[in-house]
Amino acid sequence: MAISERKKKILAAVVDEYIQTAEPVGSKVIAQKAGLGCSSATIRNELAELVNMGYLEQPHTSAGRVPTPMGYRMYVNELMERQKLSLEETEEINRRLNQKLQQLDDTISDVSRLASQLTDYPALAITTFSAVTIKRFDIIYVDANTFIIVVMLSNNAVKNKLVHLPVSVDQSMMQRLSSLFNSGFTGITEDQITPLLINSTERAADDTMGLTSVIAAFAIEVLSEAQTPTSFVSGENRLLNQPEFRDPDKAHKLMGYLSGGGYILPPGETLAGPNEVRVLIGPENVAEELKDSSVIIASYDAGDNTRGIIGVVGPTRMDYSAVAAKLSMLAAGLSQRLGGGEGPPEGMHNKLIIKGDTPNEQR
Amino acid sequence: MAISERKKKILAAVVDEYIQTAEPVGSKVIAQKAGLGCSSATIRNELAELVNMGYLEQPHTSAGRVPTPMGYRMYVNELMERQKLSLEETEEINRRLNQKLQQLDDTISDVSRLASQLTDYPALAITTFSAVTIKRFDIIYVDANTFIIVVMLSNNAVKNKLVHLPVSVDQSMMQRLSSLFNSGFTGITEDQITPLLINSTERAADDTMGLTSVIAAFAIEVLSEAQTPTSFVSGENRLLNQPEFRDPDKAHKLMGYLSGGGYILPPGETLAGPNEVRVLIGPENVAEELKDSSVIIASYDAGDNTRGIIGVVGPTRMDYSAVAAKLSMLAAGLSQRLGGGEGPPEGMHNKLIIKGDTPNEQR
DNA sequence: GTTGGCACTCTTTGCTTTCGAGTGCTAATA
DNA sequence: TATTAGCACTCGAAAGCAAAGAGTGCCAAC
Repeated sequence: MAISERKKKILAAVVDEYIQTAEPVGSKVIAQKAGLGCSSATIRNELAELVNMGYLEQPHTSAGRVPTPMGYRMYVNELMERQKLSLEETEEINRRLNQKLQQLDDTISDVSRLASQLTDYPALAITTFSAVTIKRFDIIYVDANTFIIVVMLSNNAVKNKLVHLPVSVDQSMMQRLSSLFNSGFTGITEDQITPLLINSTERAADDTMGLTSVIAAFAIEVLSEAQTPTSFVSGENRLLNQPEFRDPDKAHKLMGYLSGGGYILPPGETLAGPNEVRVLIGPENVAEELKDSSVIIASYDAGDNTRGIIGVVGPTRMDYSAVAAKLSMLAAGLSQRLGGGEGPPEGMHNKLIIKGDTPNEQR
Repeated sequence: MAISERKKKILAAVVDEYIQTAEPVGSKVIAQKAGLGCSSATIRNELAELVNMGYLEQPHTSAGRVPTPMGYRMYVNELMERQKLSLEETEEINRRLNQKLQQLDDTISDVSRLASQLTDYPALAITTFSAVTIKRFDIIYVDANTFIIVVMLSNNAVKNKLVHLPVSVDQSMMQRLSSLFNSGFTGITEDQITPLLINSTERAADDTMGLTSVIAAFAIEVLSEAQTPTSFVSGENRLLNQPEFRDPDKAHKLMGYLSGGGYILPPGETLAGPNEVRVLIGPENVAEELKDSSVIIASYDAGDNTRGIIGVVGPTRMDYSAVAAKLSMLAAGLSQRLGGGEGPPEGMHNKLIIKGDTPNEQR
């Protein structure tokens, strides 16, 4: 059954109102606010049909209407106004992005904190890398018992480690090791660092003290760490702002899931591209703990196989429009600054694409 | 008025019981559990006196007794059993400390997470440094437009930064700068890096491209960052485990305070030394938000002016004994591993010192 | 100093009543 | 045929009330 124009307007009005008040909305309020010149009785008839169609539901017989996940989905896909950020908001985001953005690593926690502050919902940031290799290997000789390993990765992150030795090593050995590692261990992935490779390097360096394996272990550690998706959640406490989480058990369950690093995206799936915002409403989420929450995700591209996701979690009654706009802006800003070079984020909110989940996807 | 032995036993029993059940405890329960052979009527008389003395209070006339902050203080100072950790717990802590401890920096978040997991309360970790200087300065030439600055600090932390330049620089210039910085910028504190020093270095290096100031800026940034106390809170959500925080508003307020990085210790005060655990009960806390919570803090010494604090926040009805033992263990383990070298943590729990706050200290 | 006994207090719990918002339905109207 | 006014009905939330129970305080006896 097709949905009439008027029904759409009414549905939009219900969702808008409910997002604000968190109370079931009645026919009277809509008759006043929605501005279509008809009485509450007419609205009641329409509402009844919207319930039949599955877009709305009633908590109990004599209460107002509340959107179903399907109702929200319709709202997000077709009904809601694509919100444009005010100039101040745009500037605020840019200003804060500029403040602290050197290397991605330092940033992930900042990004999630920022997202949470901007939206006033709990937020999380995830980075994924693939096929990271070592670009450069340096060993800095500090004194006979101490040296610093500095490794530059293909994604331009630089890692270092200070090593103290119980024995003394002379400087020439260090140099030998440095150049051997620079030739043998660069441009390869983690699983290409075999015991065989380590052994031959050890022999070539004439290393009888096991230095080679220490350094190789660091190389492996750095690579594997760089490839492990890291995620960071902040602002869990903002969940308690929402009336639907006034029940401590509910809040606790979700917060536990979030800070335990539970996954958000259907495993294996990625976002299509930057500048796309994805909305997962209630039961569309795969994780049981998220079944009556909504998640809004945007992704950014930091170049060189490095992808990141920023997301926000809240009740299904979320301010989809505002949050989507902000996240999109933020993601675009990150893409731009972290080397993806996706064009200036100013125009962003005009081409905001919001993509829904295909409902009932199997996990 | 001196407090009799029997009163002490009764008080201890009340606190113990209340810590477990979170319910006001009545005379009957104590008569049974405390094991002093007298009837509930006798207990009642004693309880009435303990209320008069200020150690206990009644929520209302016909309810059991609940400890006052003063009662908890007495309990913590004199009454409670110094809990020894089981062998498994000791091993668990050591195991997890060994897992991931390279540099302090990576660790602070891990430490707080660990503390939270061990105690099942929200935990925070703070590090403070003082008078950090640069020990060593290296510049690694990557290509004509790229170099890596590596700085080793007096507290043995190593920091690096990747710099991309719009112009080309030859390798000899880099070497010149590296040795100039190594002689001029080491061993001095942040405020000794003056424009004068930067200027003279710039001239000495024959640097017309402003490289000197880029590098100097990094030096300043690193030093100031290393000296800024950093703190990290985890497990806020565990607050919701506690029945006293079932009121979402209360929980929200405290969680907001914690994740906002609110201060815990009276400003300016430090802990006397490692191996000391400090307990701040309810109103003994300076921050308004903590006035009806308790905080347990232990400090560790990472050598070279680097101090750290790990703390746990909970309701005044906290398991002081267990938490104190665990934190003490954890702090000792950290001290030992991070270079303070305070002796093996095995014996730790025997010499556990718990120090109270001097009540009514002015801020 | 200790104890059993008992009246008293005050919360908790469950039940009933009342109130009101919002509905669904019907009959009248444009 | 679509809209509207009117009205009875439903059901939850709030308020009021009585009974139950836990625990106390006090007194008189030991």
